[in-house]
Amino acid sequence: MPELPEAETIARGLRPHLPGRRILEVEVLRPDVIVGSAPAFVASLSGRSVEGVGRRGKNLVLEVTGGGRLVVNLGMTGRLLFASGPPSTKPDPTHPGVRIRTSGGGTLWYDDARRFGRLQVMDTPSYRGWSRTLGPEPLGRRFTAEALHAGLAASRSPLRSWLLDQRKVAGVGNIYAVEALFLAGLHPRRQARSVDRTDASRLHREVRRVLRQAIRYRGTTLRDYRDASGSSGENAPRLAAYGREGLPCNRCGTPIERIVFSNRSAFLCPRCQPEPAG
DNA sequence: AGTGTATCCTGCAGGC
DNA sequence: TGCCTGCAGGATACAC
Repeated sequence: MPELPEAETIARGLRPHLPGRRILEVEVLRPDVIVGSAPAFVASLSGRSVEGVGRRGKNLVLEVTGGGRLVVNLGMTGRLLFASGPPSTKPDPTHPGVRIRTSGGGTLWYDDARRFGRLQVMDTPSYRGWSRTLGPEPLGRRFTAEALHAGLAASRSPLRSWLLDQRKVAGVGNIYAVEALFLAGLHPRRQARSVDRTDASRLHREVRRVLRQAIRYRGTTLRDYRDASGSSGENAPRLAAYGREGLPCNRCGTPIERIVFSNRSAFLCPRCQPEPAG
């Protein structure tokens, strides 16, 4: 579910509320969402204060006193909901996994219907090690058209697979990969290293454009995504290709096609994104 | 190195 | 109404 724009929207929603609050109580209702043991998780957070709210790729990162970081990967249906009042205050979780009570009467919920998401507390060295396994932030300075071109040139993967690989770029998921490739006029299955400088530059621009637009509209809600206050995102109507099988391409009118590879759907305009040869 | 497949799990939409 | 199938924004492990 949540990709970079959704994680960023959640981070922005938590930031005015969490920093400065003390963690009074941590209750793990669904131990399978915790990496490591639940009691260790509880112990590493209890009594600490939240110092900051950040994001790395699709992951939320809550910094706590003592150098620990709570890293949250939302999987497909994970949510972080903050209620300024006690549990039972809105927003209500539908599938509560973890409940964190804070000073000032706040409650932070981890909510996840499918429980593909994971929560993990990392100390500073392990956080740095983990972060190094991820590629650059696509909206950051290190992600340049030249760097993208060089990365693509080193890979025989299809473009969509390359974009979904978090080790290459951190934060792009299926929706925004499909959207960026549509806007750049590149077939999702095209081999990465076949992309020349001009097309890499176009893809670079469209990846960033698509992510920025989605942040501006507070994320894409297809069904499950909610921000920290429980609200849906508004970006779904802006999707040009994803989920639009059979509908006319908004550029040339050709029906959008759906293909499946690597067990995931991709959507494309067969005219604007010509099939790679072979 | 890269791909297909399976796995984790639940909910919903559509067909009958 | 109920049953069945397919599908879903992610990540990872496996065999080939």
